[in-house]
Amino acid sequence: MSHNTSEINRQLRKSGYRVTPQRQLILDAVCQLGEHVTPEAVYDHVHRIAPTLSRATVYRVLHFLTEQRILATVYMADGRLAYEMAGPEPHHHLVCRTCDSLLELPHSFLRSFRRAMDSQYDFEIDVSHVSFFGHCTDCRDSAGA
Amino acid sequence: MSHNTSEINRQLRKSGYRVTPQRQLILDAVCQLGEHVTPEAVYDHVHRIAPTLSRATVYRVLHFLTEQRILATVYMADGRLAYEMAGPEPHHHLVCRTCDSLLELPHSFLRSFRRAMDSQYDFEIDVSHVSFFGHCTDCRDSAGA
DNA sequence: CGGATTATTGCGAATTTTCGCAATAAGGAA
DNA sequence: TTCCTTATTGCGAAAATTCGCAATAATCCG
Repeated sequence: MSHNTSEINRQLRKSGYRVTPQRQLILDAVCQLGEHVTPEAVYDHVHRIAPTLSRATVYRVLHFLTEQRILATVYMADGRLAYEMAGPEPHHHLVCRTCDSLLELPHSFLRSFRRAMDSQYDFEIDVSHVSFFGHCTDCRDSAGA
Repeated sequence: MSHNTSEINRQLRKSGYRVTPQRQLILDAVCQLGEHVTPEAVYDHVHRIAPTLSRATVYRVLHFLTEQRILATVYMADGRLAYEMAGPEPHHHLVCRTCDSLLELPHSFLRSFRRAMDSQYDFEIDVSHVSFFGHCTDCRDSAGA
């Protein structure tokens, strides 16, 4: 997944935020590192390039970019947060509590469900990302339980 | 929400686990404290009664009781974990990202959705608790955005 | 380009959560 | 009841995450 830097930068400036080298580095890092990127992985990555970039900044920027809908959060099976690029078409995860695997769930699958919740409960689910926890085929069969 | 102590104790012993005063205290605390109880709140509560009971134990027992399906986890809007009793009929939460409010979603609402996911993706969602993040009526109207 | 405004960073300290390991005590069996 | 086994706890240290505040530097404006 790559990202359109100048488009994002424009969007940020328009909202009164600033484009800093730290933010760009961190965004690039998430971009390169792929699907479910932990704050620590981001820190390791950017710290090589910019040794003074602090952990606090990594956490803050990750939050910030999520608020701006540039990144999306993913809950891992252990309850920790990870991040990834928020694509234009959102996708969702099925997180296996046993083996920690992530399955992708297309957004289309959620659509009718979301609409029903909206009309019945007047609550608008955040489409950017939803995680469901449970057990995948393999773990369901083997572990028994 | 109250709990049937002797029933729970029997279940734990049958599985080879032990019933300790710490576990009972912590379970009672969650029970009394209500709907979305944070580890720190539990610690404050039990620490008055048992001053040597450590934070580590609180966290461990909370995890443990969740694995045993005696408690269920709830994700708060800020991403932190909270806990509550896992009733026989599970219920779910709509978490507003703006005002942090929790709405209850009855399990029945999830049933068909769950069945569809099971048959199409061979993935069994954990029924004990699901959280959806988004925006409630009030915040949707006011905050605009 | 130069200066003013103020969003953002870096640092170190505070919190929150986890870990490792020796000491303790639950539960089962004799 | 007493002993054994080993699940669990408590402690202190390590990670992980957040906070406060002074120093820095992006952006805007002239």
